[in-house]
Amino acid sequence: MLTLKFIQENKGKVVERLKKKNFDASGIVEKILDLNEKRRSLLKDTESSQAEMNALSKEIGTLYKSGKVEEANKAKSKTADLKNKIKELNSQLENIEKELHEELVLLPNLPHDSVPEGKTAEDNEVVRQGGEVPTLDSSAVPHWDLIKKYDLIDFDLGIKITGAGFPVYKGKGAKLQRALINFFLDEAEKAGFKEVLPPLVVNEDSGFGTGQLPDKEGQMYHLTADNLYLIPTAEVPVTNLYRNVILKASDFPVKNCAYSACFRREAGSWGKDVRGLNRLHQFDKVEIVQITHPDRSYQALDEMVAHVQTLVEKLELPWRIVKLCGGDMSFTSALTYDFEVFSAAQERWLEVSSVSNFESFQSNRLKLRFKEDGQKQTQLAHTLNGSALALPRIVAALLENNQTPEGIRIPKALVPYTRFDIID
RNA sequence: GGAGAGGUGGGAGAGUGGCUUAAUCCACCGGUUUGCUAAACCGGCGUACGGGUAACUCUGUACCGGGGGUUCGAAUCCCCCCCUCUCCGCCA
Repeated sequence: MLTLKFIQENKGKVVERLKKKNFDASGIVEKILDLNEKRRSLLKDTESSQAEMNALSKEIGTLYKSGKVEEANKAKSKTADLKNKIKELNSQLENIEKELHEELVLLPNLPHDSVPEGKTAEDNEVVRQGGEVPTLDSSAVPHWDLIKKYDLIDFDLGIKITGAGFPVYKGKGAKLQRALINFFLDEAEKAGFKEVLPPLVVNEDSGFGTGQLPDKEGQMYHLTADNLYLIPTAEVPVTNLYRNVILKASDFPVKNCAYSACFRREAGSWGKDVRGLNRLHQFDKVEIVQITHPDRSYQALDEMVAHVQTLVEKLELPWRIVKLCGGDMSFTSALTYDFEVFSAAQERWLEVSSVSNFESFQSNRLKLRFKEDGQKQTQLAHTLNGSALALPRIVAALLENNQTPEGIRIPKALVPYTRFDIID
């Protein structure tokens, strides 16, 4: 959520920059500014009436105390009209504020200056790539065949006990999950991210804080009996740890990592793109979250991207980093880098990580603020997060790229975690 | 699930209708004192949204878990909801 103050001071800039996200903000911005004018004038009236009432009440109190009952009663009679006026003004103010808030949450975050123009993923900009695409044996097959061949993951069993998109990992398939989770957590810790293990279920306030609610309600599993939501990513509980918090500048940077299962309804997708591990309702992911001083958030973003790069390099996967174009970016992000790894048997790039700077967009919803040392005034902090990494597509790429007639090779960096070097 | 207690500033904790501008203590910040530290003493101490100003100062309103009500006036009284704790039951 953009702040009112920012919109007021940067009206033209907001409209201009949001064009990059293919969002026409002109109408909403006008409406917001107009509503705010109304709000301010109403607020002024309300508050002065309230002040008058407070003074009157105090006077009545004093009169009663000194036994001047008649005068007190006289003063009392004056309060009735004022009281009604305040009630009326208050309800108008409440309506305006509600309307204003409804408009404010419709505005996406402004894309950073460096965000490329574009409408779809086609227009994303490849910024770096590395690793080598392996030349596979002619008998090479996609991962959904490999997991059957080696009995690593059972989709049918998942369908039986839950439904499509809830795989059951078995044997070395299950161990590979554990190995990857531990590998990612250890690496994150080495990079200075403190581990937390959050709840997998969050309340409505948390959903709002990171921007899943109200707009993406349909993408989360909702536990209606308790009005709680299954988390779509650890970003939600971890970032919300800092909801309604005022940090000191000296607390920066706050760096957390967390493993969690993630649950996504992903309604309405079928076909080849979602086959096998390409898209699931439940999957595992290690997330990194950072809270920084506004001056340092882009530096922090670069560091996080660099961290993710070391992961795909250690896994010896062919990778590339793309900077998302305006049209492909999320509602809340100011700048996003996606990591993709090449899946040799499917012959396509798979998105395995998304690293974003949200600047103060989430902080404003979260009321996550900080104070400079010795300053009274609070400012919004910047929040960032990234996957480091999401498992399923990494597993898909590992299986496909490392398949040999003898079995599937495990990359060296992972062997201490799996304690086997081949799946056969 | 049953029974009970409770929710007040960063923390502890007083406050049962108007000197509450929320006491007091602790923590924290500044000052005095001091060779340094500590102690002592003095002062300060939250958030949000407005008004005013060149700026600092100044000033208004709201906020005692949330919402509603009673009243000239509510942290305090009434209603609804949420949450926490304790004991019991069930249970990994």
